[in-house]
Amino acid sequence: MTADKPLRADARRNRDALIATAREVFDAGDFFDLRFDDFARLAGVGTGTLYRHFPTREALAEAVYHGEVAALCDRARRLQATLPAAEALATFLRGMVDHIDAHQGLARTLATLMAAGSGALAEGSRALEQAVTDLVAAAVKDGAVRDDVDAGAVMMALHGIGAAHDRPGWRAEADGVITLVLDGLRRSCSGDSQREHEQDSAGTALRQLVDQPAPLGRRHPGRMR
Amino acid sequence: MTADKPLRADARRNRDALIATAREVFDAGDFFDLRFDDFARLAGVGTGTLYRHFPTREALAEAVYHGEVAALCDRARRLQATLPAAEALATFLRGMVDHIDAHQGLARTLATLMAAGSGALAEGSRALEQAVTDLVAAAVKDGAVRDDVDAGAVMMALHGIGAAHDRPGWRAEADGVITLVLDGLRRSCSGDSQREHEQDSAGTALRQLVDQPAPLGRRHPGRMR
DNA sequence: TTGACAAGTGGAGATGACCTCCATATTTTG
DNA sequence: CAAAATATGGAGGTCATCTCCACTTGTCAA
Repeated sequence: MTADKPLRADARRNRDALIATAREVFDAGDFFDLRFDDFARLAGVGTGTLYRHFPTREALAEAVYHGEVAALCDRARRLQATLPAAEALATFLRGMVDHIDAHQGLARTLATLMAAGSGALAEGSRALEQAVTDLVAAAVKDGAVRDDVDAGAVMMALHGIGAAHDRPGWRAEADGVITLVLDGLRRSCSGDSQREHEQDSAGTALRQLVDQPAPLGRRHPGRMR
Repeated sequence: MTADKPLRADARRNRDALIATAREVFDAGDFFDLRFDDFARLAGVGTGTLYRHFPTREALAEAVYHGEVAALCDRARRLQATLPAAEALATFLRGMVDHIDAHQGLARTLATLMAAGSGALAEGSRALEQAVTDLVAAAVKDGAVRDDVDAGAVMMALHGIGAAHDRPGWRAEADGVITLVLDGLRRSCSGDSQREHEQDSAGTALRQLVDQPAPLGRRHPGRMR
């Protein structure tokens, strides 16, 4: 998939500089407030170079996200190898809150891009999701955790934690979410468990608002505000 | 707070048209893809009028969101008046998933703006949050729900559900989150409950990444992508 | 009704961010 | 070293955003 092409020395250097700068801007939380041209200058490269390496903001975010995810997955694997399944899961989730707390800007940036429906990040998330799925699966196998709730639900909860980072009592609430999830996952206490749910099937279809059929190909060179 | 100023008839009509159009675009999920000028034309008003009524995209979103929240709060109150506390809470949360499901575009748009840190929406959310807080508080009073987790945690989980609407198995996972939250909230089965959390001072992955404090003057008349 | 003032309108145009293009520079290869 | 391959960067075109003001529309007292 990631067909590594031998990048020229100079190119590699510039690329790395861009990613490094991106990481800084991410963590500072200014990712969306910074003009892209200025971003290039900040990294010490020309505009053209920036656009050649990363044609879009998302592409740049993806590159940063990739490293981030790799570290987290490593951590998950280490935990899974050294702790009982249920404990590994709990420790990982608690640690996620710590991590997000320590990288607020990055979390918010990623959450924004995710919510906006960026496909590029979805691929990056897959690895993280797999790690969580593995942790949950192991705990299920141990019998410590129910098997009728998908691991994706845990991902969703994490997503909510990362997205709501500007709430006043964030830390306490984030810990609360993890507590609820962990307690909710415990096998023993399932009362009515999952309720069967018939689809409302509410007709969405409020399409066809604009006369012109979306001048495709063209993007949106500017954004309001 | 909302000092109602007597709006002229014409102005009110235009304003309503704008909000109505906004709601349609929201639900279609095209809110960010539509040029603002075109949006004005779509609503049948001039650009100036649009900007006078809603100086920013967020302001427009806020107006739509307001009506949405009002309806949801009404629902919460009705449930609370007719059902036992615990059941009211459960029904409301399940219903929220239905609602989000039926208004995907709106949910995604709001989630995007929220994650981006829009302050305008935060105010609108307050009402919704109050409703959830009330539902939880009533359930706690009944003894059906634990009292050591803040209602804000439930809001966070809901936020995660709304923000992740493009996931393949969204519906099942959303229901899963609610199930976990509800089961996690049950008083009976608290094992170790909330774990005291001492900060991992060993400094695992807390790198200091930012050397310089963002030297550039910011400003965002346009946006990339 | 009518006149006069207040309130609101809308769209032309300035602004400036995004992105492309290509003459030039750098690295690699033969 | 020469030539080919690869990469650079920044000047400038394009187009969405937002302002501004001459004009229209609504309101109200007489």
